[in-house]
Amino acid sequence: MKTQQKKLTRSFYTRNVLTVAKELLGKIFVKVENGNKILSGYIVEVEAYKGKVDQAAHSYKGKTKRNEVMFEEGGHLYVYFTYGVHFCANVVTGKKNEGDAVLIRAIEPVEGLNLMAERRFGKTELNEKEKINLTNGPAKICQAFNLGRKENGEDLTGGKIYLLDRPKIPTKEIIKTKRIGIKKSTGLLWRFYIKNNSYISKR
DNA sequence: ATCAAGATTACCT
DNA sequence: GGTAATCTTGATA
Repeated sequence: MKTQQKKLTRSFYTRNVLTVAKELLGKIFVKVENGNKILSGYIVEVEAYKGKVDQAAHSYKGKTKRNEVMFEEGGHLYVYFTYGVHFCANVVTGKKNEGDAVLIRAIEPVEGLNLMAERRFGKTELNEKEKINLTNGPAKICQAFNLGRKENGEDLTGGKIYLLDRPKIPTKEIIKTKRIGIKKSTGLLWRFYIKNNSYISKR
C-alpha cells in the first residue's frame, strides 16, 4: 500500500480549524456505497467556520439540534439542509465541543464520474461544461456524492466516508479570500482554494 | 403558532 | 446581473 494514500486518522482532524482547512486541499474525499461502489475526488476549495468567534458559523450561538454534530470531536461529517433545496457537507475539526468545521466547497472528481453524472444531470454523456459543473459547489458535491441526512454525523475514521492522504499543497499555490454567501463576519479571509484549478466554484 | 432567514443553484433577461 | 425554488430550524409571542 502506498503511504501517500493512507486514510487520514483522528489526529489530522483534531487540530486548529484553519490549519486543517488548508491541509484538506488536495486530499481525496472517498465515499463507499453498498460496500463496493466508490466515488472519489480531490478537495480543491474549502471554507473554515470557527464557532466561538465567527458569527457566520452555525455553531456561534451554541449547540442546537441542527448543529450538534459540529460539537463532536474532529473527524466527523456535518451535513446540513438549507434553502429548502440543498445539502452542504463539512468536516468537523478540533476537540469535542469546539464547534469548528470546514465546508467542502468544490471537488475535482476522480472515480465514479458516471454515477455522479447520473445524479446531477440524469445522464452519463457529459460535455466539457457539464463535466466541470459536476462538483464545483457545496450543494453540487452533496448531490453527486448523495450526501444527506443519513450521512450527517458519519465518522470519517470509519469505512464508509473517509479522506486519503496526499502531499500538502504548497502555501504559494493556495489562494485565500473572503467566504461566499454569508452576511456576518465577512472580513475573515477563511476561504481557501488551489490556484489554477478548474473546478473552483467562484473566482 | 407564527415567521424570517438561510455557508445555494439553475434559469432567466 | 436578478431571482424563484422550497423547507427546516430557531427565535419570539
